Amino acid sequence: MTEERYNIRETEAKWQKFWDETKAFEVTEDESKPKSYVLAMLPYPSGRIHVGHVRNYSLSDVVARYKKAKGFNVLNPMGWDALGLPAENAAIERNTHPKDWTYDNIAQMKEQLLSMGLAIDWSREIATCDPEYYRHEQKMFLDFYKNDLAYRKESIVNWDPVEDTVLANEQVVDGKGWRSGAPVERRKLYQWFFKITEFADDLLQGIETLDRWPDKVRTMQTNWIGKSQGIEFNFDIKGGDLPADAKLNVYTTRIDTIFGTSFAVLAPEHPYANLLAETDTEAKAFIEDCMALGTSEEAIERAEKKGFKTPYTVTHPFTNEEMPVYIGNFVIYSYGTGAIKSAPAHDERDHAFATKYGLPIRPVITGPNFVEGEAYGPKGTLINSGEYDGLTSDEAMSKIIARMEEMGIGKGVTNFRLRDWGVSRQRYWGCPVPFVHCEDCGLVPVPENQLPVELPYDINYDKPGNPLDRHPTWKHTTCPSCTKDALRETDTCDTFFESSWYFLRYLDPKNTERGFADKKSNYWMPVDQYIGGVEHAVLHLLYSRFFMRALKKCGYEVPDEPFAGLFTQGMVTHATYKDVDNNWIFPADVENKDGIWMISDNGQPVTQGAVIKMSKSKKNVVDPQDIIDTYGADAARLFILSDSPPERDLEWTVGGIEGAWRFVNKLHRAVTEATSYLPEVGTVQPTKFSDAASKLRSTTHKAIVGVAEDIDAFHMNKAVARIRELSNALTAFTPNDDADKWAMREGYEALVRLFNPMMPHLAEELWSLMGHTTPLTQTPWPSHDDALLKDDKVTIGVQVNGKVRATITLDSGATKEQAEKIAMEQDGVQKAIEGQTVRKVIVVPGRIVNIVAN
RNA sequence: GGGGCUGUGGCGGAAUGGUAGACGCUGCAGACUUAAAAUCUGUUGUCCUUUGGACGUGGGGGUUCAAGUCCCCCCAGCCCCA
Repeated sequence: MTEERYNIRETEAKWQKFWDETKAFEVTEDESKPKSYVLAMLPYPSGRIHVGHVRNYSLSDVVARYKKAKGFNVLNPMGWDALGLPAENAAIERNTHPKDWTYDNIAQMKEQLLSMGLAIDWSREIATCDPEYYRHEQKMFLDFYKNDLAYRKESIVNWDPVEDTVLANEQVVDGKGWRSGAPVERRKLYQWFFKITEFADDLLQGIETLDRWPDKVRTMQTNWIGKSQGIEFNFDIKGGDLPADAKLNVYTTRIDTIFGTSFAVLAPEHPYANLLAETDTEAKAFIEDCMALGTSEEAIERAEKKGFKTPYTVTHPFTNEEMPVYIGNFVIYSYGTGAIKSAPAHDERDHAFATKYGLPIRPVITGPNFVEGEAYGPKGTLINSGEYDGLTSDEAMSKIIARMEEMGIGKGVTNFRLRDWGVSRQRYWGCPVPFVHCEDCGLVPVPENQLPVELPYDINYDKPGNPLDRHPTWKHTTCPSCTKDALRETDTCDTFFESSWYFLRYLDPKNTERGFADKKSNYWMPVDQYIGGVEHAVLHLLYSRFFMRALKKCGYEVPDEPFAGLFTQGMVTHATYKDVDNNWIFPADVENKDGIWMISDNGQPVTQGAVIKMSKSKKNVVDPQDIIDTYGADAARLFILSDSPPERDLEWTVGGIEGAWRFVNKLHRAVTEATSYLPEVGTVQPTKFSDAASKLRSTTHKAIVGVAEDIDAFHMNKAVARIRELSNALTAFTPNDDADKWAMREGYEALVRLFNPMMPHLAEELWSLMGHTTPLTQTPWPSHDDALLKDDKVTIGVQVNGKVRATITLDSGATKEQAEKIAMEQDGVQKAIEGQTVRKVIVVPGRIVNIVAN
């Protein structure tokens, strides 16, 4: 007997070729089947896939293949999030071109993804840097502009004076540019915005309908939108060069603390602050100092609270007390009205500020855990507040709002933390904003028939700043309106633009007229199952939701919500290693001998450190390609699915991948051996089975149902456990007659179909080895017999006073009385109740018998 | 500071309020082998006076015939927002 070892490389390549040649995963709209749109977050083409990608696509592939087997018309596409800053940085560092770098990376990563054997319709592949892609988003930009959803306004940005560019908040680290290290300045610039705030309430309400999203993500979006009920009211303000009837408008969510107010604070950008700066050089210097701080809330929050006392005073609306007005570096101009009333006894920032500048701190709210001398933040009961004393915060707020409205000085308003989405980037490798600046006509949209506004290829990075701005010819054009010489807009779009609608482009990727046809959207949308990392919980997912509403307003036919189901996977972690000189060492370079870690090449000792998220800087990464080359895609996929629940972090270990690899080989061996004596495909079911065969069949049919339930619930680790159980039952089974063999074939055929979503190459190989000519890609999920899901006998525990004293096996139809009788007969039970009186016997059929005695 | 998640053997993790530890990894013992690898079999929560029993799901309380699971308080770790 020749025992052929399972040749992973050849077999996996063979089936990948087969799927490709038979176009196994290409789909079109088919009204005869229910559709299922399975989507993994599209990758950024960095050049190499990482283990996080493997986890993401292994999950989406399980869902896609499973849904297909369950009779759904499954769309599972893939593309490239190809615009963005890393390509430009790489171009600068390696003296290459962002476009070339990006397309090289796409080619490499595609090859790697192909080696995973994913059930993807590659005919729909897109790259967002393709002008045929971004022409449609330029059209959308124009539609947004027409529908009052895109606008340009002067706003304050983080400016890197060395790089000559605007930085996003997350690119500012400790007040310095992340690349240049230069202190960031706040500058006023004209920037493009999308009016996401128009849908603030709708986006908030929509969250309620997303019942197949993780609560965590829904909470984060709710907090991000940050709806608050408050009041805007006017202080009378005087002093300096202010006009006699000047008012200071402030917003607060805690008007219940109004009697504790002892000062007011203006944001550095507030008009009254600027007015003062015109004549007061110290004020001017202070404001400039504040502007040197980044614009992020975090940066502002972290900085030391500083204030500048102005000559202004405000009048308390109820007590008529004259109170000082400061300019403060901690007040955010874009939130509320850019000025605050203080509540030093009830807000930490105000408390710190008042302490520093010796301002009165008067407690006006009390409640549990109130500590004298510390800021007390929670709502409570009012004190020191005149006629409002004794009211709860909520009662007081509605009364005070009503009173201020009556006085004509304020009104209750709803405020959102959500800001309009700034989409301008002063960068080359992005989608050009399709506008022209004309001296006579002003801002002019590029006519649709001139789209796309394409990026020039010939650029240089000799100098910092935006290459588009410095390009000798590109920005010089004529005004579409008056034909005079004019300048193109040189801003490009935030790359979140591309990812906000790419899932619509997959539906109709070759359409040259429109981004997508309505009928395609109506058939496929919404995405039934979206899978990706939780790091996109707010921005990408919120922007995509905004896009649906915006596109709808512009006449596109799209659903309100783009993603009906969302699953966020956990991170992949790995142990870290350091050598004697405290350098990080790659896991691939170390080995464990007799419990001691050392460098494989020279035997030098290595210490194992914490298990943390894989990161290049800590070198605790494994290259998925190495894994796939060594163990095969099936083993890699199996391991990544089997060890941890998908929503939790997964620790990558050598032992784990080897265990998966052993299972792959075990399955191959078991099926190969069994096939030599099993009946042929399609042999008629025998009429009688031995007890052992019946039990095996029961195990098979339970697995069919259980694995489906587990996949539906994203419990992939449990699905794998059930598959192993079935496999164990089958390999432990020794057939004695033809009926036994028939039951074994039934079991193995089910087994192969059950693990097909996880290990598709092995499954196809074994399926064909067992004599099937129809590939698994066209084979439905196995059917099951309900009668075989029930057991004849059931083993249950018998408790005395809640402690297990015996186990008994009963017919599954046994009555409560029978169960109680048999339970009472058990030695262990008798011993336990000896000398006691039985007070009560609880029988839960099929579950438990509990005898209460004392 | 606010919000959220998590806490179960040596490890990853299972358990509609009903026999805690499925499935796997590791370890140990054995079989096969000249040997090793691979494979197979058994075993693997702790403790005890070991044919039995006690204890055991971060800690403390509570509800219940019955709590890993539900409720309250606390501790630790992680994530998000500040």
